[in-house]
Amino acid sequence: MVSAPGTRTDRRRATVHDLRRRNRAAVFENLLRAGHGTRGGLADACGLSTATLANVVVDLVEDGLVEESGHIPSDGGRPIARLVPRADGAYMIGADVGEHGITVEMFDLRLESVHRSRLRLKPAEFRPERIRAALDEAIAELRAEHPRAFGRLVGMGLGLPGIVENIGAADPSVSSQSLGWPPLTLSRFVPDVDFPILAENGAKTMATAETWAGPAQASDHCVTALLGRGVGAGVVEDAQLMRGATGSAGEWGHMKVALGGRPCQCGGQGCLEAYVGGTSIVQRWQEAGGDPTGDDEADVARLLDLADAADAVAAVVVEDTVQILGLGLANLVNLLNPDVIVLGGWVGRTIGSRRMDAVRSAMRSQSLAQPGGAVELRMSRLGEDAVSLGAALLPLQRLISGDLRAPVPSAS
Amino acid sequence: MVSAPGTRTDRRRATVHDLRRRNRAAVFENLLRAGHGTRGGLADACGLSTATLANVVVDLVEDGLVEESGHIPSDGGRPIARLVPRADGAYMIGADVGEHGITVEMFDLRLESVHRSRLRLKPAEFRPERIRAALDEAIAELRAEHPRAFGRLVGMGLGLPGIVENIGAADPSVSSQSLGWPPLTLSRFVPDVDFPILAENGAKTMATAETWAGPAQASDHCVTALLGRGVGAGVVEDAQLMRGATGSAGEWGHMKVALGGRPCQCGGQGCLEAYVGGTSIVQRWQEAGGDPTGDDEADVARLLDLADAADAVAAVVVEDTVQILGLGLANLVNLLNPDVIVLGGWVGRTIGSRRMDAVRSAMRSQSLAQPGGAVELRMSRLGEDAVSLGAALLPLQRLISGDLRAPVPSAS
DNA sequence: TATCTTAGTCTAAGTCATGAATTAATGGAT
DNA sequence: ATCCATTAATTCATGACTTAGACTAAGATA
Repeated sequence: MVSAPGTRTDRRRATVHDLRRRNRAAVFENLLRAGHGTRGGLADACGLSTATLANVVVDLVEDGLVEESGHIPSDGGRPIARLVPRADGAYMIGADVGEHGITVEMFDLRLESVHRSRLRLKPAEFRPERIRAALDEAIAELRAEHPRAFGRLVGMGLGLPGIVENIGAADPSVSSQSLGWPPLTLSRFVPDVDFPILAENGAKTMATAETWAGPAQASDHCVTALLGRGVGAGVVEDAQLMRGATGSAGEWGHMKVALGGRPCQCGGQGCLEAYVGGTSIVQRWQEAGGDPTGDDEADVARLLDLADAADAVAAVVVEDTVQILGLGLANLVNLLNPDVIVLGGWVGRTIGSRRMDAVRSAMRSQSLAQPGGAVELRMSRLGEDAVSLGAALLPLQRLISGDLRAPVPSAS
Repeated sequence: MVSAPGTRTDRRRATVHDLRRRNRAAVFENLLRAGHGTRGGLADACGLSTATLANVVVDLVEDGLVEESGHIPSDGGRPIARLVPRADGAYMIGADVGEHGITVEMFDLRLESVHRSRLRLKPAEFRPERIRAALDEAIAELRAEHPRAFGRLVGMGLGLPGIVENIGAADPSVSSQSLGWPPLTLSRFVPDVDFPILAENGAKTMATAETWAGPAQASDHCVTALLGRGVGAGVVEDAQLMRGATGSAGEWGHMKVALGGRPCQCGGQGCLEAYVGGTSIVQRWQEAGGDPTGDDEADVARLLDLADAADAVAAVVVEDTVQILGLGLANLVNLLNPDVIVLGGWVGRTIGSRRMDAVRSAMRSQSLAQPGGAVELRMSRLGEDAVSLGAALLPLQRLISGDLRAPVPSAS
């Protein structure tokens, strides 16, 4: 009923012009996700005739976004032209503003990383002005080193550690409880540049990345669990990223799993994050008699080392952690019924790389039989760059839908 | 990538013919949901020109689905024709196969109930053959009493107490842990009739009903909580019912909320249902020293009466119930970020009608500030017929999309 | 070289939505 | 009573799109 300017209208509105946009978008996205394709294959995948498909491909080639790359022999007939995204057809910048600091990365149209710059920041330094300065510097560096790519820059995406509201608006607002930010408009963070800047929650950009290039590639129903100091998730349902009414869907960390349990930073009790968040794990270890050093990341690794070495205290803490993480995952499995769950974030990677089977069976044993049998738990393969890749996909998705275009189409 | 025959393809495929189908569907759905409309209003709502809209309306009128109904005066101009769905344009049957028994109900195109028949069944009687016989009888009764409506019958929908898989297939399969059913194909349940029969989980049909005619009418992001002996939910995200990878999304009852908590029927521990399911509430009351009679429904009502009358034992049980229900709802709020939560089912209605404010504040206090502030908790107004109405919407949605048509278009 | 096979392009036909112009239907002013 | 202003709905010419099928291109095989 409400004709909001978001996805919903796009899905409904249907002028004869939108038809072409939709078809072009379907073909382009298909090709980008697969990395390559043929006219026949794409026609099948998109439900179009080869005639139409060839037509659309002409458009994409003219815009410098797609090119032919060799031929595939077909037994006894004209060889099939292989189509690929043109690497230098467009560039996107993705920034990961996260617990470790700020990573700014530029990707080409084949989703290869062209340039990466990392800046470590302490939690206290996470102030809007500081972030803007850091982004500004990283952009300047990029512009200096890759001037040609800048000519074909579609835009920049930000993965932020907070809730992004009004994502479609000109100046969306961002709030983060963990960093103590009140709702701030995006313009407070970002430098003044001549290309569009988009923003989304980091767990959500990561989830998008995993469905594009990670272990959830073929999945239309996946959940990406992001375990770090904080705990979050990105949910993809029916191939669509879930945002909820105000953009905060996926806030998994403060799901209550223990009646009257451990107090949480958020003020509540028994939150999942109060058990399996990086800081909480270390805290629980200390309470149990362990001796953490203060560097959470190193401590979690050491905790696992000790548990492997049969340290009784560490073993109990790790076992509890695995069980509770499994329980949290089982709650996602039962409620959301995904077919893939991807474990990411530094805590997720640390635990996952050493206790994957234990986590998996803890999850399965606490899930209902039907959804539990339908889900696979996988490690993120994208590692640290998942968030920034997903962020870069924000402008790319606009390029695909035709809302943004890469400037200056140059002849090949 | 995967071109499944479900929604996804529909969203992508775009021949010039589908354009009209899509527009027709948008107009028709808009009109059905609102109950009435005008050409101008519908054109705005659907993003179409008045020319196109008038064209589509001609189609719908010719098919006997829409008619003009009077005029709205416009100051100083030609009056605006009021459009309404033609009540006798099509009929749908919806069946609620639930805890109480079987309700079979026929609706006209204005979603008014034309006929209702109820059959109480004891849990032990819930066997496929018994259900088929009951449906068969109800259909025969309908056919005898409303022969004309049968001539315009679109189909029948079933709301079932279990998981429905392969919903798009010719013969989907149904499984129910609570009733002890292994996966059974739908054909085991349903009589052999000359109209299509569709099936869906009951909590999901109820959720659909609430977004069509209930307190979640304007909402694109709502959750319908169905509290009875069992506990379930139906989630609507971005105006789309969430089904998950295998159709079991929304299984809220077995979300673990208490580490090592009460044992649950499902074999797990600390499930929400083990605290706020109808049977569990009564059990907890008994354990606390109460004296239930054995009729769960009456017992829950009496428990609340006693709590109101300052019975100390009852008061504690009710307070716990409210807190844990609030916690369960808060978990939904944080993870799904809905703007409306609808409370339904007999436990939900009983508690909600007497402790709504308490439940609401328990929910809010355990939610994160941002999503907690964005959500409203409401009682279902549709009452017992929510599931059957939602079930009847299954064939209606196919009529809208053009996959099914009402037979024998009769002249007005 | 001729023929076969398959890929890709071109063309004529048909469908659709749209804006502009036209017709319809009313209230109010003369 | 007539005319005009106003708004709604329809008609029409136009342009955009997809498609089936004809046609051309490019290689393999004999």
